[in-house]
Amino acid sequence: MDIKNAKAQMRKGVLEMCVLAVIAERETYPPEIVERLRGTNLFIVEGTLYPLLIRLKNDGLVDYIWREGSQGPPRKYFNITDTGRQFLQELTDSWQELVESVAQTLYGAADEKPASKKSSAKKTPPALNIEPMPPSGE
Amino acid sequence: MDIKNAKAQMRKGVLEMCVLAVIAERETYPPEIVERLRGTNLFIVEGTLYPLLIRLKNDGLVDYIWREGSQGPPRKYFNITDTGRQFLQELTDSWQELVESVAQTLYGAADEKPASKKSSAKKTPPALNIEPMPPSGE
DNA sequence: TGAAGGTACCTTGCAATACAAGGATACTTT
DNA sequence: AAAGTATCCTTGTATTGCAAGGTACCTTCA
Repeated sequence: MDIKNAKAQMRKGVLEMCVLAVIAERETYPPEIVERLRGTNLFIVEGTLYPLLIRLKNDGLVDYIWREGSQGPPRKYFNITDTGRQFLQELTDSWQELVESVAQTLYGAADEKPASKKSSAKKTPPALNIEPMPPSGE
Repeated sequence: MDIKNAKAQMRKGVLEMCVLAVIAERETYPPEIVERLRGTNLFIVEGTLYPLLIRLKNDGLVDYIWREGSQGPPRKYFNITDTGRQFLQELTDSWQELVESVAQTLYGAADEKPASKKSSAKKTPPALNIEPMPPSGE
């Protein structure tokens, strides 16, 4: 369990939102998506991007159109759909919630909602016996 | 691809950091970890937590001790190790970077570093031909 | 006594995603 | 024609979250 892997795991599901956001900004094609995300320290590789785009397309969140340029092979230009915009909004909302929840966990509750639900006596400190190993060993 | 799954994917790798943070705060045992994370809108279930704790233990990031209480079965109380604290620091640093990168992607570059690396002509808008489908169909 | 319920711990199988590695096609250059 | 570049795509592996289910200890109470 190294930091590199931990970082990769943190990005799960985030890349989908970011790729969608990049496409939402303006029509673009895969290598440019890679480039633009690298500009914000979010590195994505082809092997990740293409299956992701296929998923987005299959779910109707994006659409694409082939375009030929004056040079090189034709490109697949992606656009976001209306459904995609709605979903992107939901994603960003969920992301904000997650960021806030994590902040609360990491740095303590900024402002705990005083109207809790049912548990008010919950921070009971663990002051128990100290019997090193009760059950059978592992 | 629904929002529920998207949320689940976003949490990948984040739960590890949060569980470590909860343990770092003070000695605790699994059901209490579940409870404390639920207090910050981060829901984790047993089937996720126990394998995660085993991973943390195997990597030397946490340690545990059996304690018997006055009631119920004995509990496994977890503590963070020195290695664990270092790793948690790395995790939170990585998390901060990720949050900033995502913010930049979603809401545009807050303050783009003017000293770019090598590409200054990158925002070329895609104004090309419009030939609907050049290659073979899909 | 012994049966039921609560608490705590743990495992198995499935689904989803990031990534490394490699391959295919179209176009350009030498 | 051969080599190089840009673009698109697939396959296999590793990791993780989760639902579902199982085991063990302890308490209660008929």
